This record gives sequence, structure tokens and C-alpha cells, in this order.
Amino acid sequence: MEQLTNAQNTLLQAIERLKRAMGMSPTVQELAVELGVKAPSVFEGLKRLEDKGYIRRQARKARSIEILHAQTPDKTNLTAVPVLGMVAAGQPILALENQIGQVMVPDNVLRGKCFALKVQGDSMIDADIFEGDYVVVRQQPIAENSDIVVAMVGEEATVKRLSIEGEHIELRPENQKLKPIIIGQQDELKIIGKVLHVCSGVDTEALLDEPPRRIIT
Amino acid sequence: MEQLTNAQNTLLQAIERLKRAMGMSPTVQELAVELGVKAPSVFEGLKRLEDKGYIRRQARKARSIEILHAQTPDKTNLTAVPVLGMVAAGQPILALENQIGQVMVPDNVLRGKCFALKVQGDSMIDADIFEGDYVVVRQQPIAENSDIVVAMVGEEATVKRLSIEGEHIELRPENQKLKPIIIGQQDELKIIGKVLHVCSGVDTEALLDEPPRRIIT
DNA sequence: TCAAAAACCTAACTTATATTAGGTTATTAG
DNA sequence: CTAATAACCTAATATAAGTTAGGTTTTTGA
Repeated sequence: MEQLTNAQNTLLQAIERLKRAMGMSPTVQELAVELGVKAPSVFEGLKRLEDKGYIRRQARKARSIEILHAQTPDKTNLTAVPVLGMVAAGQPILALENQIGQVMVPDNVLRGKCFALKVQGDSMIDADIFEGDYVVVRQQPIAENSDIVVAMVGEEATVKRLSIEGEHIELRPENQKLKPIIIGQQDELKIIGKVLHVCSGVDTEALLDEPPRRIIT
Repeated sequence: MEQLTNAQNTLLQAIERLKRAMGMSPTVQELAVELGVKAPSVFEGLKRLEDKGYIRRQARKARSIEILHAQTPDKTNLTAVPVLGMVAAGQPILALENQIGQVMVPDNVLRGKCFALKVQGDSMIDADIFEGDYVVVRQQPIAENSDIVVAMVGEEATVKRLSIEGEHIELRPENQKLKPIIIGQQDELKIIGKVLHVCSGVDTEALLDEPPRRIIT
């Protein structure tokens, strides 16, 4: 396998990074922006990577870069995610204006549009989600059985595990002491998003040397 | 979650199918070809799917369809995983030459480089890991607090739950009758990998109707 | 049974994306 | 040192892909 130059290596890594972050292969322009160069330079680099057998493309097809030979196995890059509020104790969240801070999250756990919420209460301690932790949430209006979700029930926002059995829907705490919330036909349930990741509320720095503590996906 | 019409359902399935087949989200035109209709019809259908919350897109971006709620919930595909040896009773493992069989595992639990080991002993019965079961292990040199791991302590390979509290490291059996192994500064601890899944040693078929019993990731 | 909604069409059109042409400026190997 | 290659640029172009408009046909539910 032929050796890569510096620039080619950078390019290949950028492809991998963007691909993970966006869930799809990047375009030539997106790579150009990412690398701070112009599209034709990227295009040229892609041709070289293709010649050397690291990637494959379909001519003129958007987002058709396929990685044949990954260069760097997963360097965990951290990405800042905005903290938009509290959860598990009512009150409006989700207004982007409300940003109250940010947490750093390994970018390989991020999918789609994410934000973070600070956790109040102890309803999920059996899932290792503690008061003061931050949950990283992917905003999405629906979720599947057994996902851990942030949901609004009436005016209350909570983190719970979603249970769907046919028509029967429950929000289950992960705490032996607490009872599930059963959602009736007339109850208003709105899924805010799915919890992808949890960041410890304390000692964030210490985590940087370690891999992510828990990934829930 | 709102009901889908026939055509919408067909469309959503086509998206999933093409996505899997091509490794990337299909374009509107590709979907049109696939379904034997014209692009604007697909476009209209996509809008409906988006309204109902099944997919999400970025306006005018090629191949930006994201599936939020899979229609045919991931038909569990089984993948063969090699069984490389026994664990919890010493002996070298991990030489790929040692393959002694294979187990079929739902491929959605597999991450990274995986192999399986047959379990000896009863040190993890409280975690529902019994003698004769197979643990599916993702090979990785590090693990996190509370992961169930396969580790070498000196020459012995065991399955245990890893407990890290600052400098204090223990390998905890999940069996009331047994005591934790405390790892001192001079003890040699090598993490082989993290247990992702457990296959029952008997009656594998029965498991197929259930969701994976435990996914630890 | 009949009106609304869904599903489809053709024909543009806009925007995104890939690509070419023709150069300048580093880098690198002999 | 110098010739080749790589890495970049600007400007323009070609094609792919997404989208709109305005219509017809089919399906569906009250």
C-alpha cells in the first residue's frame, strides 16, 4: 500500500471525521471548508487518494467517496455541545436562546442535531445517570422502544426509558423506588429527543484521559 | 406516531434498502428509479415522511435523508463470530489459530473486532452469565468503570466486572459467594476486551424471538 | 357517492456538487 | 541545485440533485 503524503493523510482523516460526524460522506466543498482550502485542491487530493487505492468514488456523484483503507483508527475528537437547560423538573427547555453552557463530547457519539441538558433528580440512577450529569440528546420527534429519551409530558420534561408495547406506552424510570409513568390516549407526550451519551457532572477534565464512560445508543 | 400510507411505507423501505445496499443515503432520483416513478413524486413522498417524523433531511443537500424511525425494525441479521477459547480458567487465548467453533450473533451488537469465548465457572451468575455460555468480546486494550471485561491477571484469563475508583482497581465477580480481585500497583492486569453480548450455551434458537438479552456497550 | 387527500405526471428552474483549464508556489528526491 | 511532483489558487463550466408549479388520476374516508 503506497505511502501517503502529509496533505493526503490530512485529507483522508478529514473524510473519516466528517463522515462520522455527519453520518454521510462529505462533499468536495465540505472537505474544502473543513481543511481551509479550495474545492479543486480537494478534488486533486481525492484523485491521488484514489490512485493510491485508499478511496473509491463514482464520477460526478455527490457524496460518493468510499473509504477503502482507513488511515487513523478513531482518534476521539471532542466537540462542544451546547447545554440548553435542565431536565426532569419541568420548565421550558429547547429554546436555543437558553444556552447555559457547554460540554465536550467525543464526536463519534454525535449524530444529527444534538444538545445537552443538565439532569435533576435521581430517576435514572440505575442507568448510571445521576443528578448533575449532562445528557447529550439528539433532537428527534420520535423514538423507539427501549430508547432513553427526553420527553415532555404536559409541561414536564423528563429523562426516562421509553417502553412501547403496541398501544401501551410508558416512560420508565431506572430506579427501583419509582413507578413508571403510563401514557394514556389523552395524555400529551412529546418526544424531544433520544439520549445518546451521558457526561459526568463532576470533574470533566479527568474524563479527557479516559474513553467515554457510558455510551447508551 | 402517525400511520403511514402504502406508498409512504414502500418509499421508506426503499430508502432503507438502498441505504444498506449503497452504504449511503440515496438521492431523490435514485429512489425514483428504484420505485419506477418520477422524482417529484418521490420528493412529495419525502415531505410526507418528514412531516410524520420518520425521516429528516437538510434542504437542498444531496443524500441527506436520515432515517429516524426504521419501518422494518432491523431484521436481526446474524453474523458468525469465532470462538477462540475458554475463559476464567487460564490458558492462552486470542491466537486466531485457536478457533474452536463459532456462534451466531445479531450483528447489531457487534462493534469493532469481536470474538467469542466459552465461559467456565460461575463467577458471573448474577449477571446471567453461566457456565457453558459464550461471551462475545470486543477486543480493546482499555475499558471503563463498570464494564464487564475479559482480563488477564498474570496468566489467568477471567470475565469480571471492572471497577475503577481513582487508583483503586478491582475485578468483581457477580456472585455473592465470591470476593473481588483487587489489583495492586505491581499486579499485571491486561484488558483483553469488553463483553458486548452473551450467548446462551444451550437453546440458541429461543433467544431469537427476544431482543438481545443484554447489550452492555 | 363524492370531496379531500394522496399519488402521480411533465416541464421548468435553482442550487449544489463535481470537474476542467491553466496557472503559481511549495516540497522533495536525485 | 534543480527538475519533478505536490499542493494550492482563480475562473469557468458541466452535470447532478433538489425543488417548484400546475396539472391529472387514483385512493380513501365520511
